Amino acid sequence: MNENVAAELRSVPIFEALQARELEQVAERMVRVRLDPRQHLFSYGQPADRFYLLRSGQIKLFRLSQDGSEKVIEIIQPGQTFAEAVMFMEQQTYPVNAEAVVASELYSFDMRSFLELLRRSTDTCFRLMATMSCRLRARLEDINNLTLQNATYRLVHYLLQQIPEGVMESPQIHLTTPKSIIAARLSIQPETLSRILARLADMGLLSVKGSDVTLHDVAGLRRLM
Amino acid sequence: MNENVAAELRSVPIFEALQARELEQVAERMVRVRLDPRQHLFSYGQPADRFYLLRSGQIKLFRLSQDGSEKVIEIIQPGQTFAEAVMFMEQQTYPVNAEAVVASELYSFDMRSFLELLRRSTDTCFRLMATMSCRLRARLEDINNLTLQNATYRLVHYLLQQIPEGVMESPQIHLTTPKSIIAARLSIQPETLSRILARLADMGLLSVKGSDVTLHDVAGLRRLM
DNA sequence: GATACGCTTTGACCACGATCAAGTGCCGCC
DNA sequence: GGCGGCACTTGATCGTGGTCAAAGCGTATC
Repeated sequence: MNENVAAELRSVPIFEALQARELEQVAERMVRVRLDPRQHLFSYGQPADRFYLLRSGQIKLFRLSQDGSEKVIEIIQPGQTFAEAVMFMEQQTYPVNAEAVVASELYSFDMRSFLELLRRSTDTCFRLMATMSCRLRARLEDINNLTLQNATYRLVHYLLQQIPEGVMESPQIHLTTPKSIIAARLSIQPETLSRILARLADMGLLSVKGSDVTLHDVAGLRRLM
Repeated sequence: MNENVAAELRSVPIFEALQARELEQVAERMVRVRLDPRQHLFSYGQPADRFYLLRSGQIKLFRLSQDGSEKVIEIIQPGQTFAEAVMFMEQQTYPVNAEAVVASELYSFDMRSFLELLRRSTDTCFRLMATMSCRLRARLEDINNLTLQNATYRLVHYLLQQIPEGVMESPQIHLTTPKSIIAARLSIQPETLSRILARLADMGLLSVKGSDVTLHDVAGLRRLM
């Protein structure tokens, strides 16, 4: 097995605790996947037999309503795994749709053979449970924000999350995701997102130029929430 | 150990796979808890070292916003465990508040000693993961309903879920939970819940008398959704 | 049986964010 | 350079559900 691939897998929590031989086994069976922008990966309700690790790009996980409007549940970033929890669901079908936002590279893993590995590695079980509980908490946070906070709060919250580490003042944020997808993630319409940004700019809290946002008053933004 | 207690624990998925000796160990360390109506069990952000099994009554898990309004995340029913996922979170604090809706009896379990047991029982790990993934999927469903469906949909959905098994027509539903709490669970105001029920009654789909709801037209209700 | 309290209902009004529609700006393309 | 397409912005209007206030109702208490 390639050294780089081994290091790449090891950097992911759920593979961290595997022995070299086991990791090799995983690497042998995994499949490289390349997706074009907007290319579909899997659908809600589809029988699930593989889970994924994103290497580069962005994947949106989303739900559709009858009338076709979509709610983005999560935007997967490189280094994250997704659909692992499906392994343990009674009905093994994907609970969301998955589609590439931009060109993306992934590894896909066979659930059945990974489950066999899991049986022999309690440590990996524990890491997987940590990953799942982290996701569970994130969903609780989402529900909280959706029901107890308004659209402005959610957007400001999102922006503050995007501030690069260690930057103190006037942080520059480059939105790597199209605004329409950010809107769907925050459960607001693109028009509303645009209006809120315009209002925040009017208030002098930030300024927007295309996909670049400069936060002029982080303290003021925090005070809004 | 009491035979009945053993049977009671065994009926819960996460204890189902334990050996007799291990189950005994769990039973020895567990603590019986009795809660009065409205009595508090634990708070959001509080350091967590115990998880729970509800034996009788009802527990609401909820979040509070700054202004004091509350969002009920889940209404725990007898036989359900809760707060088990907290064992695996980085910061071991409860992600929600817990409070008895009515007088309730629970068992409480020490997380640390259960984790030790888990290390030795892969089967139990697997069952725990199944429980967690089930919760995760339920939260996805919630997010879906909150963002893609309106209040009427959510209420009708809730009512249809409450239909007792095997009943074909004009099902009678007795609401075991106060309407104000159902409203908080569905993320609507009590006034709105009342209004929607009145409207559905006007339409001849159901009738309401206190905490008893009779569904006159299940097909019609389904069609609304 | 009278009183009081809490839950629920009803009414009047309001606001946030959605929708529909038109307009602007940006970028690739021939 | 001019054109087409797409993402985003801006404006006008609407509707769902929230808020505030008061009244109705059931039930515990004395």
